[in-house]
Amino acid sequence: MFSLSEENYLKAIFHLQKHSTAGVSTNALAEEMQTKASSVTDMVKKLSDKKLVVYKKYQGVYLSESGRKTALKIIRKHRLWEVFLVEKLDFSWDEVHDVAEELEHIKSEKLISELDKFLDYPKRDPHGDPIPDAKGNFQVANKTLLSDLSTGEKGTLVGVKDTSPEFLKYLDKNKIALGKTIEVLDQEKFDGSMLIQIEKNRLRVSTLVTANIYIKI
Amino acid sequence: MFSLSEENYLKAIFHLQKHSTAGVSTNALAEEMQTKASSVTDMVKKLSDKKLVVYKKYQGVYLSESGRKTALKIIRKHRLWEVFLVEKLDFSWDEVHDVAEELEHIKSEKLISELDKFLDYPKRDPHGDPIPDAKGNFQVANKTLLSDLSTGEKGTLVGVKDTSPEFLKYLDKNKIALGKTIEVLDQEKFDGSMLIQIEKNRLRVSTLVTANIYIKI
DNA sequence: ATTTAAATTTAGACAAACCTAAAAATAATT
DNA sequence: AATTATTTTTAGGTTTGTCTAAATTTAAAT
Ligand SMILES: [Mn+2]
Ligand SMILES: [Mn+2]
Ligand SMILES: [Mn+2]
Ligand SMILES: [Mn+2]
Repeated sequence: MFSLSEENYLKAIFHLQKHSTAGVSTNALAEEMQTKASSVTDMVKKLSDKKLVVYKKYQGVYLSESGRKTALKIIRKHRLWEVFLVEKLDFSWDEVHDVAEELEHIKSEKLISELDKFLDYPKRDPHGDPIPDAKGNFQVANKTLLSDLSTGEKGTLVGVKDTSPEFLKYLDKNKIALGKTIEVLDQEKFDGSMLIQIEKNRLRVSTLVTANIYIKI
Repeated sequence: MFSLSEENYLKAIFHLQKHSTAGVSTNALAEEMQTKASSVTDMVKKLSDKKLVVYKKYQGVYLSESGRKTALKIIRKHRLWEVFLVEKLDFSWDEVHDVAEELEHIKSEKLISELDKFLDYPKRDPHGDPIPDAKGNFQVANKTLLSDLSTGEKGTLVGVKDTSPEFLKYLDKNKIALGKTIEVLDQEKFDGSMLIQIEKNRLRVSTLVTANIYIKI
């Protein structure tokens, strides 16, 4: 159906699109795709010819409805494979991304529906991100950044914004994991760092950490 | 490491090489790869530059030791994925090939070693073909074509030569499956067809069938 | 309102993997 | 041994996705 590159672009546009209502800029897309702006322009034209995106010169790019559906299918596959790797093959959550990045492009409807069944229809991936169903529907959890909580507030860790291996390993080291209860004990005015209680542990975390942890109150 | 195309060529050369001691001809490779002879020449030169094959103009191509190792790694992945699809995702043996053809190119050592463990180190794929271990070693079973058996001889069905969905579905329909016991009751001189007893069933099969079933006596 | 800076697009190239058509080498027939 | 047929290679193109460098457009700053 679509090439590996086209699929990766659609996914990238999808992810960049949710941050704002404006079109996705060429440079932002180039940064995300680790390529040059001129390459992005070329590809965006091709996607536009295929009616996957709406594109006006110099005005950024938007996903069309069919582009959005395609992107969601790839994201569904990516996240299901991540669940498989963690649940069945003993990968840790910081090891799955690159492999899923390849697996998401395997073309077989049956493969994905059977995988979904095999995993017992998981709702979220190992990083707390929602897994769209076969039709592309998924629930957006109402979650708050830990950095937006006030002293005394408490909630459950339901996701991470930064999914880099570096951050995830930091969280592992400090026994910070999905599903755990976190309470803000104190916030330092000077640098915004927080003293948090997470289950039995108590530790101080910087804003770089608090701004990348999602809490459900 | 290697491109998808390079990997597929290496695999094709490996499979064609075992049929004879001579080099694999350009035309044979073109047929196997569903491409043109001129394209094969181009690719074979590239593989030769990379020391994956030994190639002399007009003399056919041979796998080098590193080419053979690479081919075996891909075959290992292909067959492990086939086992996964059949054992875990309820695919039938005639549905797995095309998907495995894609999955075999996913690049992750850990993925394959973990998959191997998850599947409990299977020795054969759903078609009875041996699965090389991580070092590329595999046992070649001493098997005979059903067509080479004489009346009265008996054995176990251990593999199929033709793995096309058409043939596999024919076998399913007639309850002919791996592991079953087959006895030759009679052979018709005129067309070579055989009357066989397979467990409770008795049926007559043509040479097209008997020449594609492997038996271990 | 100009000028300067930044973002974006165009122009022209390149590598990978394929193609067709023509040339060259090898194999098969007379 | 000479001729014909087959196989294989070369020459020259195409498409996809990338690149650099130059031109253009939009945004920011005087
Ligand atoms: Mn990808
Ligand atoms: Mn994820
Ligand atoms: Mn393949
Ligand atoms: Mn097989």
